[in-house]
Amino acid sequence: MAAKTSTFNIERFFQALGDTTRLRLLNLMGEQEICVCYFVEILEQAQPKISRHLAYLRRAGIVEARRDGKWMHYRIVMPPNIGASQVLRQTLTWLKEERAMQADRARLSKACCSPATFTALQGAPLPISVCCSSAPEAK
Amino acid sequence: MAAKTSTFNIERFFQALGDTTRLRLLNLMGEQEICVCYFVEILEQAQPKISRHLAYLRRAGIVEARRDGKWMHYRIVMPPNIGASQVLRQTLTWLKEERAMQADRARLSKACCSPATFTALQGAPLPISVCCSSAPEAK
DNA sequence: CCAACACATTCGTCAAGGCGTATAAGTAAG
DNA sequence: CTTACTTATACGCCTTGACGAATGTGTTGG
Repeated sequence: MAAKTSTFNIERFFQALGDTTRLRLLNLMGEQEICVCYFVEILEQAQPKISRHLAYLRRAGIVEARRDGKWMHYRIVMPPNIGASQVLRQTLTWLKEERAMQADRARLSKACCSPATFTALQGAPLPISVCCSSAPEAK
Repeated sequence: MAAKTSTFNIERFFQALGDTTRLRLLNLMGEQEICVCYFVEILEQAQPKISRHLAYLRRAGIVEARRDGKWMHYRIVMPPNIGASQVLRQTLTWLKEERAMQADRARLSKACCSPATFTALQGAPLPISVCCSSAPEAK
């Protein structure tokens, strides 16, 4: 009875990956936890649109959310299914190779380093564990 | 200019994987070329349904077809995009671990070994390079 | 308690796609 | 050329989901 891989919804898993906006979100999350306001700024998409896609990813069991005061932080969680987690990891590696995805990540780094350029991000909590310098464990 | 990974439609790729029937088809193909009539028998689904899903996979660039008289054979082709081909390979490996997919493959083997049990497959061309014995290169 | 802020959800609209049924298209045989 | 056979496509119906716009919910600060 090791590895209960039966109940996992494979269909839903791949459907969750079948949208560019969601792939961009996953690419930005990578191995860190990011605040919603960053997604809105970096992807330059309407906030409800971002929220809906994050909700979709959450229903598919690919991301989880954590509330921090007014802010919500999202992070990738590896699915309980072994095969799914491997495919997801491979997909994230793939995304890092894609031009457009690299551009998104570059914009994110820039936003973290010099938030002055992104007026909407004043006072917003930094992503955790990426970014140039600041505090690595500023909790 | 090595590896033109830009033009590949990632969205479409994952959408193609986001359907159980298509995953079952891919699982049955594995590394061999299979006739449509086998899909219909093994999956016990209506023939137009099978054809539509195969057409979808073809549009996504995941499978290719070859005509052989009255019969059409389908096989998996690795996408030109490196990342996509790796994810696809990983996915196929994953499917082999799944119960339901194993059952499909078992049914396929059975149909190849004793076609008498599948009356609809009398005279149908065997898959190429799988199956118990018969002729490995019966071209 | 109220206003401001960050985010989530709802609503109406529209396009994509899944299904069964019927029909068309391609091929081999008589 | 007609028929039978295998596969593909067209049609109508229905569900899912993507979007913008508006509204709701949860939290902080006054």
